[in-house]
Amino acid sequence: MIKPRHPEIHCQTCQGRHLCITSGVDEAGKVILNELIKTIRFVSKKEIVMQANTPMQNLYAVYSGSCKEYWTDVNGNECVNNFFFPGDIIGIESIAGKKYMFSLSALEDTELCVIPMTGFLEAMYKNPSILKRFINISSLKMQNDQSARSGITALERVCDFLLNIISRTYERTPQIKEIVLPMSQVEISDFLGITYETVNRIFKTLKRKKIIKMKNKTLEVLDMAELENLKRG
Amino acid sequence: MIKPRHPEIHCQTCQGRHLCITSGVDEAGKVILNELIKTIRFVSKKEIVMQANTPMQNLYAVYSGSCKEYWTDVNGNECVNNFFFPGDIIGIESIAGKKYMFSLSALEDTELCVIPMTGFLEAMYKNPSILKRFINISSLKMQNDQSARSGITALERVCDFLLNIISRTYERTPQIKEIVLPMSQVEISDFLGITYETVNRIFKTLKRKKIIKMKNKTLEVLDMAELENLKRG
DNA sequence: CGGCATATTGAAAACTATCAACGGCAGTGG
DNA sequence: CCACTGCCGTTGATAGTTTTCAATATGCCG
Repeated sequence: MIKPRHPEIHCQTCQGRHLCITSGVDEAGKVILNELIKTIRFVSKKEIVMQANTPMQNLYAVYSGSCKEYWTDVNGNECVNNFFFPGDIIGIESIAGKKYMFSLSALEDTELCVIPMTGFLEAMYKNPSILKRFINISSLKMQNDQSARSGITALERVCDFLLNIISRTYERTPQIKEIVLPMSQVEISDFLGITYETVNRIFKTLKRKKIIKMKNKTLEVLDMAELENLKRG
Repeated sequence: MIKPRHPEIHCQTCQGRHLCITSGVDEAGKVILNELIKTIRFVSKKEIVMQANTPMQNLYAVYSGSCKEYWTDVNGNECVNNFFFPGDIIGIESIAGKKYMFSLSALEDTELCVIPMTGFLEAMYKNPSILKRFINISSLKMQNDQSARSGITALERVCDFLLNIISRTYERTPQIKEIVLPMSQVEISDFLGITYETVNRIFKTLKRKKIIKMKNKTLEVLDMAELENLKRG
């Protein structure tokens, strides 16, 4: 479902506005972007936003909710590449090939700002501050892709994942203490490349050691220092 | 050691010219880039090109040789992020933070084209075809970072690695059948996040099954289809 | 309430790391 | 030239981790 986007409303209320494409852009650039990004696409929980290998029309920015980026291997296993939260830009890696590299689905009811690709390229040509912002976002994405799954053991990877989620949540909403994880343990395991039983057992261990508290999907970190330690082996 | 770069010589003889920043750039853009990229930095085998967390002055493009990008964790373990070959651009992920995220060293005697960062940003502002090329390179880098290490088991990861090296080599030099791996098995293990003994045993298995032939550092793939199969589990 | 997805747990099998040892090869210095 | 040394590759045995298979809860949604 497509709805009109009112930049004067949406950007101001968006949790992720500091992370998003308009952040740090000059006034002229903001005008250009507001002309360009006119619609919001509403997707229900589990709805598929795009299929891998279909033509790429748009970048998306998460306004509310969350998504998972994934592909299905020849054995039918779902491989999750990334999770996206408000302020995150989706689809940059697909620009070169002009088709989506991955599929995307909503983890919960989600609103996505639609960024038409051709118009966005023109916006970058016209306005250096938009270009600069885009380059920074790309650069940060590369950093994040490297660090989110860098651990070797399953424990390290789970800790990596939690710390990554936590730091990204903190960037959006510094005051939040409890995080509601929108993805299942199966999806976490598909992201980390370990089995969901292992993920579950590691969560159990972390709970037993009072490093985290987790009830259903709600996560609270009790001992951040120890979580960082474990991440490092 | 810094040497002058003669674009009319170097770009024409560079193995990686199809992959590099000038590829597909219009004439005006090539003039701009040739003005900008005036020097080549020569680094000897094992020499360190840059240290992590130092100020970022330049992007680099590999003209000849190869490099590894790495960082050292709190336990002193070397974590390899990437290997770079002719035509590859180094340092994009460091742009946002204005300092190098990782250290870089040469795997063999290597020549790097020096791309001053501030001048390069200006070049993108001035010339849309340079900008477009840079965005495509960034996009491709994100794809590559995702695919090089996506496997779950050690066997899958090693096959991922080999196929990644092979496809990148093929892009530069389609006629080549034998690949000389410039990195040690230890470095491969530091890249894949598994022990070097495991890497060695997997190579042994692949050799025994006649999927690859490997003598010293020289690699030849005998059964590409099976290598692809193993990568997929 | 019933049905289905998700979470939890145990036991055994498979995989990988760790520890230890040895061989080959290249570079170094006597 | 040759012994020496250090790095890299190779291999075996064992310990530790993770997966696999199986079974049982739990929670959510219509």
